[in-house]
Amino acid sequence: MEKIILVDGNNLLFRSYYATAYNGNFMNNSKGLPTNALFGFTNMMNKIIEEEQPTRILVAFDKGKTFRHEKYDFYKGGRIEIPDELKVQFPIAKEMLGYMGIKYYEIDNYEADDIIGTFARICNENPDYTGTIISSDKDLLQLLSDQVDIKLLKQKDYIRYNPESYEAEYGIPPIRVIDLKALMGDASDNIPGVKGIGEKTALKLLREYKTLDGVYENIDNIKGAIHDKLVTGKESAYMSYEIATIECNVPMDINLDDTKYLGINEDKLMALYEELEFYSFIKKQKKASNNITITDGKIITDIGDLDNIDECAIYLEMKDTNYHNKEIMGIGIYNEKIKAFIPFDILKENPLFLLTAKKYTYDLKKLSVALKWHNIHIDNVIYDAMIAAYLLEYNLKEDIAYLANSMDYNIPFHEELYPKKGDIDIEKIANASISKAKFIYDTRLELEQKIKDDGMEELFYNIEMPLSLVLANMEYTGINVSPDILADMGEEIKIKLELIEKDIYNQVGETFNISSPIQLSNILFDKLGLPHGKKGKNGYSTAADVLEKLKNKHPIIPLILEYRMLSKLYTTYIEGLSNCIMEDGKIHTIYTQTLTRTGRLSSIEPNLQNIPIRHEYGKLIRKAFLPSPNSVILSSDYSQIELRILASVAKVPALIEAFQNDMDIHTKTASDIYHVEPIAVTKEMRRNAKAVNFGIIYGISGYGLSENIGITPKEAKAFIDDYLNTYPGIKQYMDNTISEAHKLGYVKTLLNRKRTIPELNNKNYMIRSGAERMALNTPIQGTSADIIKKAMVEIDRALHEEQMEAKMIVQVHDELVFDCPEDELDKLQKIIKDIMEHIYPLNVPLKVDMEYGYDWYQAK
DNA sequence: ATGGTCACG
DNA sequence: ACGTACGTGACCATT
Repeated sequence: MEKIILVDGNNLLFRSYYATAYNGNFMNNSKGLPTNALFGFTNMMNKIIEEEQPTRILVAFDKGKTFRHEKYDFYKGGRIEIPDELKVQFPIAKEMLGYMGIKYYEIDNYEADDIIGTFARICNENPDYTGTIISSDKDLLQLLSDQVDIKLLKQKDYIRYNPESYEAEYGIPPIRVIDLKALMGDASDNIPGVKGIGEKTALKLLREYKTLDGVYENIDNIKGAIHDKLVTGKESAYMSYEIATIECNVPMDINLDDTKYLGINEDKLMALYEELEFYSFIKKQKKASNNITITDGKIITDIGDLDNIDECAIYLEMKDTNYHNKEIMGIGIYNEKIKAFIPFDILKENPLFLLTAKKYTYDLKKLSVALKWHNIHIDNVIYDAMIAAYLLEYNLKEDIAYLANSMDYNIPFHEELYPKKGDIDIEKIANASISKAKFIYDTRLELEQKIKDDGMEELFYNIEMPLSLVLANMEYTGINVSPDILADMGEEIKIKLELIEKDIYNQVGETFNISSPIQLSNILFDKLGLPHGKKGKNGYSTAADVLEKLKNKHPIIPLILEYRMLSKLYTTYIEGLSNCIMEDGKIHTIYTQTLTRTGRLSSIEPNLQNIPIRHEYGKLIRKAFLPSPNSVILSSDYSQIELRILASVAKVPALIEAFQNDMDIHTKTASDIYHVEPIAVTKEMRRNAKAVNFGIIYGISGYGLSENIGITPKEAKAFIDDYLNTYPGIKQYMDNTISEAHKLGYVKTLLNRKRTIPELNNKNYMIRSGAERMALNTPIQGTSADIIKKAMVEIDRALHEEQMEAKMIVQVHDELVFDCPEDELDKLQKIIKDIMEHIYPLNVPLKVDMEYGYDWYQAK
């Protein structure tokens, strides 16, 4: 069964012309050519192709000044002349159809209706064909049959009619549309009908007497005014009948075979769109053409086809977002010659090209780790679109489709390819995968150019790109975690929790959910009437710093603080980490390389960057993190790297000197601010100085500092002023950074990592100040990130060069953790200390502290 | 899905 | 007069 789409071209052009012409919205291109009818016409044709997916389609036009009913002079004469602004658009519409691969037809002395009618008849006579007519002209409803239906266009959408639905709605069969028009007429088509008879009356008559002849045969049974009108208008009625009847035997010189839909000629069509200035269609067409589908090449089944590829873009297709030890669907490949999808079971037979060909991809780390779990290695990937887009501050989501679709692509999203309900469609996934590879391939040069323009080549090619493979190794290597040690600690915590819980309930006199901030605040502030803190969107805050101030007001406060700490330990660290231990007894985190606005990494599933350390009890969790046999955990962390960077970039002589002499920087600061000898600095003074040092890095504010160290904002402000007077270089650095940031709209790290901060111009003081703090903090935090990343790449290279067994396994912003065979310990310490301290020369020395032990607890 | 809370640097 | 420290992720309760 084959379907043909029959489009009433005249109708489409007329209606889109008048749709905009009447309300004065004439649309012209810059050369003055009217394009309003063409715009609507183009829209409709695209919609038809999209919705109907036709294999055969024909657009019919009227031709010539004489029409089929020329014997009726009034008809010919009454026909409204086509306005010139519309007339000029007809030949362009026909030209466009040619580029769209759509056949159109017109023939002297006939209207579009007749051509459509003739094809409708051909469909009816041929059991292998059905037809769908597209028009807003109700006249065409007379052509409805079992094999021909109509999409009757309405203002916004359309109604689809078949004979049954038509008759159900109007109460007469479709063929009686002719009789209906004969009676009621049609102003727009200049069909007079019977004067004074409208649709309602005509339908009523036809329901009763079936046909026009039937009406007049029964004329004596019809009474009153209608009778008189019918008698008077009889001649007009029969004449109208003839006019309304569509000719279904046009002597055409084309047939069904000539109506094949050929598909677009993209170059020509785009050129025409360009001329018409149809930019939205250009954009849409680009998106469509960027969607590659496997047509005849199909899915690759012979890996040998890939051996001769010398460069291509690849995209790894996977259902799970956590890629550790998970199923791989396959790989999409794209270059000018090859557009293909290799299912994974084919790929793993002979993955040679993964090593040899020059490749571009999106998320190299994921690609590398996912393949490692299947014992496949990849090399020669010289461009990662995800990292490039990250450095260029494109909006990134995990799914490449977000990025691609924000440009000229239209790729199905992950949830569409892998629906939660129902089966996956492997061909759909394959097509999407190739489109993704195409996106990577097409946009590479543009993104690389931007990287160059922003001075980020060193950062991209020598740091972030190689780092992704270093991180891949760290993730894949993982870290041994003992479930037994966690479980033992868990038992202990559980017992403590139960005791505290009972104690709290006893003292309060009722049970409630201590973990619910709402219920807890009701107990504390309503029932017990404790003084509430000021915070609160949904009630008063029960956060630790608020409770800390109430510690002496009620005996349950310390209990609640302890309960909070223990339940945090239990749920997040005991249970959470236990659930993350894989069959190999290890935890394999995923480092997010393209997330933070400062350039830091983040770590997820689980987060290995926030394992407890500040409180002694929580720190015991680290006893569960173990080295390999005959090895130790070695931790190496930068000492005060952010303050060193600040001292260096702000060129503060006193601080530079302090770091050169390896002084305790907080004591030094306290000594300077309080004007006392370092030896006379009290713990309290040092604590305050430390808070100010941190405050400076965070983009200090008096209020923030006052909250942090428990003084009034006024005192805090004076304190900060003292600090800035002591170190005028810092003040100058801060002022310079902020004014530069306002001027440029962004800030940069030492290695040219860029962060755009649009809120710098916000009228809201709070938002603008927030932006200024970001501007102050980002160069420092970001430079620190740059430096440790560079060190990681270098350390990885050195470990390979020295053929060491030791492995880098964890990064915690300013700390690197290694799993190191005991007999390599000395050598490893020398290597990493040397690299970390000398990787990026500043105006101050960088210093690392190292510790090691038989678990991560001992190594800190 | 969102906010509150708390773990880390 | 405004009202917050910078950067993250996980879990819980609540909607």
